[in-house]
Amino acid sequence: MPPRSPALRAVEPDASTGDTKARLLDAVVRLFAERGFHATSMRAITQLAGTSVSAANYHFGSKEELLRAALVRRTKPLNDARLEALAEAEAKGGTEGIRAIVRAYILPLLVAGSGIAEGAGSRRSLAVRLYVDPPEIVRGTQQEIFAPVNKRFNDALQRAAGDVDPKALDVALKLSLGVALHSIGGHLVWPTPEEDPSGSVKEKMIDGMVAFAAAGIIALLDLESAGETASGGSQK
Amino acid sequence: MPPRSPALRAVEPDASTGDTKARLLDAVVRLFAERGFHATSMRAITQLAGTSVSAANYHFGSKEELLRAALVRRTKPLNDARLEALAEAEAKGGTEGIRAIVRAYILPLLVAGSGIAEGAGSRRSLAVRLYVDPPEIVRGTQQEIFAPVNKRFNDALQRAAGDVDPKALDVALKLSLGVALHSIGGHLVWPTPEEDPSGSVKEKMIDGMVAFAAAGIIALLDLESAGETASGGSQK
DNA sequence: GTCTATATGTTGATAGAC
DNA sequence: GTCTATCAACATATAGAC
Repeated sequence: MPPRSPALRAVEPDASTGDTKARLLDAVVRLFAERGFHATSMRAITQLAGTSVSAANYHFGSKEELLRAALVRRTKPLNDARLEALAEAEAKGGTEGIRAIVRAYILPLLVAGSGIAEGAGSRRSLAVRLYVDPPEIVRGTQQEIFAPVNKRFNDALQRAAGDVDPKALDVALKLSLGVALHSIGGHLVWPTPEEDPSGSVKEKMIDGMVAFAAAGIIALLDLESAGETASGGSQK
Repeated sequence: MPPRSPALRAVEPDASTGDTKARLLDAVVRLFAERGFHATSMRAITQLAGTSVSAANYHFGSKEELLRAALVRRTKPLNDARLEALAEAEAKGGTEGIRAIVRAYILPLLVAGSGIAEGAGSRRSLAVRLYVDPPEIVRGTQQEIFAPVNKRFNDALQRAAGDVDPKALDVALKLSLGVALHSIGGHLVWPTPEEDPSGSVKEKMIDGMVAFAAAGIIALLDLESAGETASGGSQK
């Protein structure tokens, strides 16, 4: 079983027109994640992909569309992983269920594709860029990609938490996202694979983050249902 | 007592060479906060400030130095407010003390200068840019500006939390910063002054965020001291 | 101190050969 | 499909008049 032979590249199902498109998308992901939209030029992208600017424009039409294509391609597996983990988490109930849901929400960000799994500390995640870069198309794409998933998680939390103010719950979920994004944005020092061969340190950090976010959600919701008397949080 | 007459501008103590420098710094803050470094051109800045590119370069030398000057000017009052609030918070002890410290750390970000106080939802905070923009000078400046303050808060938390793993505490503080940054990065819907004239809704959101972050810190530290046996967390 | 004019390089996108 | 050559517009920074 050869680990990766050159021939394996031909198996890639993505290349509908050759693999130039795929190489471009890979290059875009890398550079956008590292530098952001405006700091990444078409020349840099196409040079990294081993092709020309005009080829990129032939395939994607514009720089913004190229980014867009990369984003949807890249976030699909992320959201799939989240939803899959959510299905398991929903079996449990109570605060343990909340913790499991939060874990399902956060963990794929950290390990699947765009997180710490693929590079040392300084490389930023594409997911972070999605929430940070200014161009309008990024905002729209972000909504298109994440809104349905966020709604699913909101509903799941609503069920697990009992009868709480939906607005407070929405805020709580967003704050827990902030925890995850900041931690993959290059501000936390993650151990290198050499320092942490078993991955136990990394695992523990992730456990800590999940505990942090879950406790935050629970505290925020409790505070809401304790302080609020008129808007529907205290009729348990 | 006239609220703000044009003559009041002359009182501004900043203008050492006229007020062109001050106007430039204001313009820089606005545009950098909204668009980030690479998306903000010297032309846009100087146009907004009502002066020329060469005047800006005369005063600051380069675009990066202009940003740098704006950052230090703008974060000084922020950090002063944080440290002042910290002094009060340190009087208290226990988990209530932790909550007060977190509040001192987060709240000035939300109200003083660079947060929600000065614009509607879509405008990003300069503080967010500091943690998000790629140029190397921003990273260095960020360290220079925030490292001492962070150390002070780390120490305070260390005292308030008892004997916990310093590394875990550092992570916990960073995660709570992530909560605050994400919430002022344009992803939370803050009420407009018209919708919320008394400010009570905003206040409640801030209370929720502080509760979220404090609970997160406490949970993360408890988890560490419960699961760890060898590295110095469990010898109480 | 502030301006106009300019130097020098880079950007995103396109035209047209192959 | 992919390239080279080119476009107009933009970038940062500087020179020199006032």
